[in-house]
Amino acid sequence: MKLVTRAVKGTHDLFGDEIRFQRKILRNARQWLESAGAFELATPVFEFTEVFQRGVGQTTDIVQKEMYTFSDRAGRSITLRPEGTAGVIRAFIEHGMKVMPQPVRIWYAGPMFRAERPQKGRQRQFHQVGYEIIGSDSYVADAEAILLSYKILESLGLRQMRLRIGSVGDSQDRMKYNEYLNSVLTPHFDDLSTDSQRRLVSNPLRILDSKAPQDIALLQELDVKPLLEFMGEKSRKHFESVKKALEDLGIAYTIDSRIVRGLDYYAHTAWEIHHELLGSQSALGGGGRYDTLVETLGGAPSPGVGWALGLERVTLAMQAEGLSPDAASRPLIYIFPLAAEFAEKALLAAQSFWPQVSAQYSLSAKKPAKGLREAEKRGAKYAGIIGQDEAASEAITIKNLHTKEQKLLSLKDAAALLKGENNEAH
RNA sequence: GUGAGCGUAGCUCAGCUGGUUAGAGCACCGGUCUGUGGAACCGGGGGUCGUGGGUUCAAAUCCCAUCGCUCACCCCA
Repeated sequence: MKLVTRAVKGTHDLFGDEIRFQRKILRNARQWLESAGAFELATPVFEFTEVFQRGVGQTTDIVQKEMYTFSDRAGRSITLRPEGTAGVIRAFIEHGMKVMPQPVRIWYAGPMFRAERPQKGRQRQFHQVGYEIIGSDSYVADAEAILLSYKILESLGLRQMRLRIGSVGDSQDRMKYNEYLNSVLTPHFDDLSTDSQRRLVSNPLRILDSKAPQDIALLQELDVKPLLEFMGEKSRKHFESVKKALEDLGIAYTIDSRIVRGLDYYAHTAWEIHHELLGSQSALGGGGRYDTLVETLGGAPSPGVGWALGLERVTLAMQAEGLSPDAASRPLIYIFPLAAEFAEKALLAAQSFWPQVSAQYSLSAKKPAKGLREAEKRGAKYAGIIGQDEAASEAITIKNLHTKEQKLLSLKDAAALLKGENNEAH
């Protein structure tokens, strides 16, 4: 296909079922999140690169190799957002949201960009809906965040999900743990995969997440203990409290001691929600607590917790479970002229029904049989016919396609009839 | 970024031991059928066979490259 008639690799156009799935997900998310007190925040899709370098973390895969970064005309480094939290926190600081009643609950939705190799459930431009609770370090906030993401997915009809939860402790815990990993793994440096050799220097925690057989074998052989066993009193208590809260709320989970987030800002609770019917890209969403992110970006310290759901992933999960998207909109009435000279009258009729009534009309002349067939095909309940008689008297013949009854009405009476019916499903 | 598989009409696919003008179903448009439909039948538009190069008298078919998609690695949404 020609270059100009092809979307860029890893991007695609959303329409039909696909966009109606996304619309349904967003509609449910919005209802749940706003009922819980969140307001919507739309941040720009690009930010100064530093927002992500500092916010997401210099050593992360996202920052090191997945960002779309370019210079603007003034030579400043700009990056297309690879995730939503850093921008939300930047806005939180910029607009002094710490003076709002705390904690502040924010939800957002929109496209994100990562230069990864595309595969099913992983695009270079993808879409997320996310939620942040900023200004509370309570374990209850963690539970609320998890609960809401779970409820949103459940309300869509999804059942085959698994919540995996873990804790990455606080910075002190991780420092101690990194020392431990270094002491245990350095003697076996040569046995690690090359990726993990690099990680041992930059970010030892990530070695636990490795799927390289040699790494898995080595970790097992050395009986490497999980971070959970190195957590201090405070971290352990927070984690236990979150788990207890989930049990009280009736949310099943499995503990994943290996969970390591790809974003540096996380502390304490971290989780992912996976779907059993998806392939290797099975995480519908993930989130965690970030207690130092606000100050890292230059604000007064404020703890937070948040998550994001991937709209494409959730769509795949819904399709895998046989769930439906929002219905395509159908006209209540389809109007057609019997001769080309009456097409303008058809528009006149349609606009007298808009916007309360969904009315489509034909721009070209249709014989009655043809017009009725088209009305039926479009899923209309009524057909509107405009011929010589109707055009002369500002009227329209309305035919109910189910009962086959029809009557000649003035446009005004027709509008009243249709608007009265509009609330009923057809 | 690494490895493997696959690219023919808007969609699903046939054609591939090279051989007239590249096909089917669905969809779309029109007709049979000029004031009353859902059927049936008939017809039409739409393709540089992903792209570029090579081999050959001849390439959708064989070879190479490239782009894209898919799956896995990786990473996570």
